[in-house]
Amino acid sequence: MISQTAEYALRAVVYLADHGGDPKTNVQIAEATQVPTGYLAKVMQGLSRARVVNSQRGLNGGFTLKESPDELTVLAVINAIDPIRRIHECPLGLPSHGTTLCPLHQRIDNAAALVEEAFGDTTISELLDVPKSRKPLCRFPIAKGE
Amino acid sequence: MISQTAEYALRAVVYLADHGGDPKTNVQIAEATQVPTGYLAKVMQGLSRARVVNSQRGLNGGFTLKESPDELTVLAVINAIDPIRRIHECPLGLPSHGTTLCPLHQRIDNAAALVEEAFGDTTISELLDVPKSRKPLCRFPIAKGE
DNA sequence: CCTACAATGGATGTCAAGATCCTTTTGTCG
DNA sequence: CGACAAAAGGATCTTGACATCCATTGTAGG
Repeated sequence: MISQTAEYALRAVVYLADHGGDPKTNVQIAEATQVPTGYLAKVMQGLSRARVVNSQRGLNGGFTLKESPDELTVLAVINAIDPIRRIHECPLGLPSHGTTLCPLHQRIDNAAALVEEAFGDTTISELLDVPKSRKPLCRFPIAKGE
Repeated sequence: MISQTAEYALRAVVYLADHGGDPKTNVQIAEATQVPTGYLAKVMQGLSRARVVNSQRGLNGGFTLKESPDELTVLAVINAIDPIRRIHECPLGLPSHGTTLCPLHQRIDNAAALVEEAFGDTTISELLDVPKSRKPLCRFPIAKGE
């Protein structure tokens, strides 16, 4: 449905949203979200370039959200990393389907539109508005060593 | 949204549905659907194993649909090749999320469910019930050399 | 029974996503 | 300024999706 990389990005954003405004380092995020440290660095670079997060180098640096979790949608995060591909022209390159997709590709594109809509309607803060035990990434009630 | 391979499978099935009941060879399907011949052979094998199509070897052999296009859904074809992956347990393996997904993964799974539903509600014959110029795979009104 | 036809299956090649590691750059603080 | 912290960026590795090619097996028709 979404790529592994997009899922990683979402976890990171959710973590940032749920842990105050002060910068979190790549290592902190990686540990909390169970994402390979080295790979997360690349993902965070992507989020930074897409202006979803701020990055700050040096001591006490790290990543922070650029937007409020109320404003930031799941779709925005996904599109920053691995955009939902809509179908705008016939994949077979048939000229007669140039403007109007055939029913097959129209249905596929329609499914993409549904996904886009669902993710576009969900903000990051909505994901956190639940009892603690069901919060994303939360190890509660295990909570050993954190 | 769906894999390249699943798209190939759908094209092949649509072609079979739209061209009568007599067997079509791999080469015929490949040319009509613009799918690499060698690769389509693998895809058709998959459809055959999944019992979406019949296969017949030898002279005048080829592939036919096993079910009526009225009964066969887009989802059935996709699932035969590259199933829509639903999320049934927490991808982070968090024990506290074992049964109840966190909002993040619930939303992602919900998107998958939307897609499943949309494709499950569409039959192959619905895709063909349109004016000729908008039929899937159809080159009309160009129609040079076919 | 022989031959041409067509699917099957195996081996292999290519490429992008996912992942790792190391060096360089930028920033903070003492 | 000097030392350290942290992101940025480059090089490389692995794996699976996509793709090609060829040998084998099964089948109809002469």
